[in-house]
Parts: sequence; C-alpha cells; structure tokens
Amino acid sequence: MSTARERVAADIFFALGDRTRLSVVRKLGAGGARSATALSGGAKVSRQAIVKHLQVLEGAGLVTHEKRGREVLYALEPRRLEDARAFLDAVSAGWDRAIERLRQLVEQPEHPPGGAKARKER
Amino acid sequence: MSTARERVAADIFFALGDRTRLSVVRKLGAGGARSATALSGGAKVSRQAIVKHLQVLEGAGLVTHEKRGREVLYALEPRRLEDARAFLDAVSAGWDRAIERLRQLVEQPEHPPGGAKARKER
DNA sequence: CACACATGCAACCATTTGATTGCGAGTCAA
DNA sequence: TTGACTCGCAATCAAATGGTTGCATGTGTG
Repeated sequence: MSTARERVAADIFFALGDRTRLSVVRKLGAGGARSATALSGGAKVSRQAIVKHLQVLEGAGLVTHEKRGREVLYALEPRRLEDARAFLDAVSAGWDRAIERLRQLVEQPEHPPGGAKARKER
Repeated sequence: MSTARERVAADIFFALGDRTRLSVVRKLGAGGARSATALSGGAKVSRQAIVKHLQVLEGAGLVTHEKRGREVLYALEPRRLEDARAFLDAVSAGWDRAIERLRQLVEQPEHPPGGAKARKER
C-alpha cells in the first residue's frame, strides 16, 4: 500500500511545482537560512506571498523555521528532497523492469499468456 | 541563467504534485503503456478527468501518446523524471556546500576565505 | 522612551484547477 | 449494417491557489 507514501510524495511535488516556491527553495539551498523578508527582496512578489509559500513548503516538510530575535529564519530540509528523489527512482526502476518484460515478450512470442491481443495488419 | 530550466522543473513538479496524476504515473511506470479508459478503471474519477491529467503530464513532457487503432496508449517518458531528479540533486548539492561554508565560518571566524562575498545578513 | 524594522493576521480578489456531464464522431467485429 | 466500444470536444461548476493590501503586534537599537 503505497498510498500513504504516495500522498507524501504528492505534497512534496506540489510544493515544488510553483516557480516562486522553487526559486525560494533554490535560494535556500544555495545560500543557507534566511528570513522571509530577505527572501522577498529579489522576488517579484510581496513579502506576504513569500510567507505563504514558505508555509506551503513547511507543510510539505521541505523547510523548517526558527525564531531568531525579531526575525524568523527559514532553512531547507534536504531529507525531504531525498524522499522525492526516492519516489522518482522507484518509478524509473519500475519502468525499466516493465520495458524489460515487454522486450522479452516481443523477442519470444512463443505462447502468449491468454488473450489474443495481437495487432492486425489491414 | 537557470530561470528557463527552473520553469521546466516547476512544470514537471507541478505535474507530479497531484495525487491522481501521481497515481497515473506510478501505474504507467509499473505496468507499461495503457489507454486512458484502462487507467480510469481503478481510479475514483471519471475517464475525462484522467484524460485531462494525462494532458497535463504530456504538457510537462512526462508522458507521450500513440494512437493504436481506436484507442490511444499513453506511455511514460522516464527522461523527464531524470530531469526532475537532476534538479533535486543540484539543490541538495548546493545545500551541502552551504553547510560546509557555514561550518568553516563557525569553526574559524578569523579570516573568511576569498573576499567579502555576500555575508551581509540584515 | 521612541522609532524603525520584521513578523502575524485577516479580509478580499482574480484566476486556475480538478472534476463532471452530455453528445458527436471514429473504429472494430459480428 | 448494426451495435458496442473508445475517444474528443464543449459547457459548466465548486473549490483551491496565488496574490494583494491594511493594520496590529512584537522586538531591537539609539
């Protein structure tokens, strides 16, 4: 039952599936922890928009926050990125196996398992 | 810069950031090419919903379609998954470097390497 | 204290998303 | 030809999303 893990993966991918959020993730990955105000500096959207995006990222577990005096620093959580990568790897691996099975069927059309799903020439 | 690539990555992640679509991707990865009707068999949504999701996936380059008689078979495009993984790797690598720089600053606050790069936090 | 700065909260808005339904058209087999 | 099956298109709709603005609160510094 990969349903639970699948939901987690969907949350992660959803969080990454926005240009503004992806830009935030890249900035955090490249430069370390920063505040929402600092992050909104180079962005084209307002600070509040950045804050909402950070909340989405944190909801997906990709980011954590820490109060530091009067400001709040957000930092990347690279383990979550690892989870996303694991999902991609799993799908890719399954696809490779499927391709291999298909090739074996094509190269050895001895006795198809059941239904005659053969293609017709017209 | 990386803006163009970032947009592509965002499209890929967006396409993967939906539970129904992610389920479709996993099914295609596990079982090979299938039609939209076949994919909607086990799903909780209608065929048209699946078709729309497949169009989103195809728009992100994650899936291709091929007409096969009266039905249309959709197949996974694993190279696009590779692109997504590459992005995750790049962010993780950048994060590792950032951590390393930070640790060096903490352990040796004497003379930072190089010049006055960008350690002006506000 | 007073001021500047950073955050938090809430209301509000336009657009997008995800999904449904109905119907017309193409394709295959009996 | 007829019937069964699959696909594509269009209209429609509720909810989510991304964004803004205004204002109140908290925090550090001179």
